[in-house]
Amino acid sequence: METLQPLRHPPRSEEELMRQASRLAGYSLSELATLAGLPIPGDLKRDKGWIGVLLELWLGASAGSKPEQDFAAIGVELKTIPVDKLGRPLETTFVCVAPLTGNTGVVWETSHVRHKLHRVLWVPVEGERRIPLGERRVGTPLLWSPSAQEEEQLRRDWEELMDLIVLGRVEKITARHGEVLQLRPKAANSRALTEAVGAHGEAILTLPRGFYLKKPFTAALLARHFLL
DNA sequence: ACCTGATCATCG
DNA sequence: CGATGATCAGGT
Repeated sequence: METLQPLRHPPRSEEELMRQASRLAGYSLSELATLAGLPIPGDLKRDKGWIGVLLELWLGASAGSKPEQDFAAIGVELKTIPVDKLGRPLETTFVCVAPLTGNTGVVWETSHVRHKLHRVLWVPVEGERRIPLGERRVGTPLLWSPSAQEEEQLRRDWEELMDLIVLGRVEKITARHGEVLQLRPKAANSRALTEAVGAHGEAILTLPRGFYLKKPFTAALLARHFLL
């Protein structure tokens, strides 16, 4: 009697989402891919989003590109996160693209970063490269919202970074800026360009950027979960 | 060993 | 191009 199967519709509640996500814990990616009829790439070099797509499929998120949350009806965003054997993140977490123009008057309260991170379902997945992709296993899911302290850290970093963008200093920003949130390139390659504000208020072309959560931030929120 | 900057696939 | 999904990999 095989009852494990992908959700055929978007989850109608956080409870339904968590019930399904919890059932996936312990399964390998090859098991989930086979049951879902999804081919397994040899590695992630040319399929960097494959694990995310696989989990979207299993959890009933409409895969592909939408500017919405993954589970818009219940206001939840899905993030798969590669972790080592101790559950610590191996990568930073992409949040959203940074707007480089038209930012006069923007505020944290209505920002894309705050909206995206309001409610997140974290699904840890074994990510060490020595483990063959298909043998990597899915971990225990965590439904998270920023604590007051976490939101304050995020807001401070966002405001600092947005100030630099508005003031035409985007090209002075490095990944070292920000305590928990960083700004880094987010593009197909280094030749992709987008419009931004220059040092003298003029329009310039620069690399598209994205907001990412630094590893210590996600490590802390995952650790809190596993220790409780 | 780790982090920052660079990169890969797909879709509308 | 820019949004979605992220990881790669060389330099420090």
